[in-house]
Amino acid sequence: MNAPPQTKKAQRAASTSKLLAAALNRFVGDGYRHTSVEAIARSAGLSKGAVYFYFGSKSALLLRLLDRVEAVVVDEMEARIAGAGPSAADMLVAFVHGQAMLGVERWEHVLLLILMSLEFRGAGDEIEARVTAIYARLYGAVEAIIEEGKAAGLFSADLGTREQASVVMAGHDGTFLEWYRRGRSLDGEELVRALRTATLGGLQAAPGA
Amino acid sequence: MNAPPQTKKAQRAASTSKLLAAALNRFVGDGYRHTSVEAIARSAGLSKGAVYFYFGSKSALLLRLLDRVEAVVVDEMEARIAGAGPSAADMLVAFVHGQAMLGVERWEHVLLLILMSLEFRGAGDEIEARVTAIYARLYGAVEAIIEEGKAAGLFSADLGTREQASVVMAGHDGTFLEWYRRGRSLDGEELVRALRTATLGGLQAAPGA
DNA sequence: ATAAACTTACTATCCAGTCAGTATTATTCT
DNA sequence: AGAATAATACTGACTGGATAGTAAGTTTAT
Repeated sequence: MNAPPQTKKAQRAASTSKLLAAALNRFVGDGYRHTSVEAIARSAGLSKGAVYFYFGSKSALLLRLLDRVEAVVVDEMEARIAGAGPSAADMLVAFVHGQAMLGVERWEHVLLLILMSLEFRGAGDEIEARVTAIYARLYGAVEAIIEEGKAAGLFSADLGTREQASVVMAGHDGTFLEWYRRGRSLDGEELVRALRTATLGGLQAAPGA
Repeated sequence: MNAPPQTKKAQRAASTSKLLAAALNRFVGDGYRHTSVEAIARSAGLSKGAVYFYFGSKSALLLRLLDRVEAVVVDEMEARIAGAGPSAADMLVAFVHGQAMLGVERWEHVLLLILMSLEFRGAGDEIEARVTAIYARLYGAVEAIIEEGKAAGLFSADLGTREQASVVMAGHDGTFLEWYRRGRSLDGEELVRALRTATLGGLQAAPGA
């Protein structure tokens, strides 16, 4: 099919990225435990030994993927929030809209994080710790926005910040999972609008409609 | 420890319910595929053969659990909605509040449904079909409420009913998953209030606060 | 000549499901 | 009532298939 790259260096880069892409694809498709190393290697046009040559173990391969996920999901989110307007509402809109669009555009990365958080819940291993650390950064950002919004009188202070943050995060993770569970058949843009409306203003029509 | 029941009939009932309880506990704790039949049997104080004697297969055991889940999650929901006030908003409140309280009180059943919907997504087997059928009933109820609310001018008609229903359902599933992911450390009652507020009115404080 | 980038065959482990056998309860026969 | 027979409720050892990881050998670039 495609001729292999000439240099060792280029081949290394090409093979690792093909393996990472195949692993991401398979992990989000079938889950971590239900995906065999052999299947990943074959998807990448290589053999099982190549995975162990480059990554050492199946779990190390997943950890490498989680590094990318953190960069895609968290780093970009913090940048978006930092670049958003001064009020907490602006920042929340930036967060909600940004995360939602990210879910539509880079859905494999977002889905991997969610699925692995469930698959490794309670595992007590390095992967669970890694996933937990990524979520902690996400929660930290959301809770900071909510606290600021409460201080400014924009958000209701009747409820705990942790609970509110959970509901905001849950709206995203849940909507995203539903979108995927239903075969990504729902209109992504419209789903983002519905989610933003729900998070910020609920389902009710504007008074006077 | 506990003396075995005298009659065969009583023993049968006791053993099946112990196995079902152990399986529910293990499936929500470790997932279906990662739970061995041996582990379920030992949790119930029996041996692996007992599972095959009573249920025939591991998947049949799960299907039996899903029957209970449908009864707990869907049947009770439809009853709650039928008993709620006449307006769509009343029905939506009944749904939101009822599902949330159900998640707090019978969380193992609710969690099993969500986890299995993810674990068997795309499996193309009987279990996936069963889970899909249960979700279809849930969605049918929510979409009916939203349609009625739109017809009455209560809910925004700018967005697709399917997308709105997805966001409502996602709010529940997602909040519930977050609650569990965080070790059920969040205040259940408060989480329910936060979710209801988000679903119906969003995070924003009442105008004039 | 040497090191990198693999492949293939092998090992060890886990686990769903089977099956032959055992102990206990229920039913039938005398 | 008591013995014989049958059915129920299991146990535990085994089989076969899947799969993570290993290691020795082969090809290709440096």
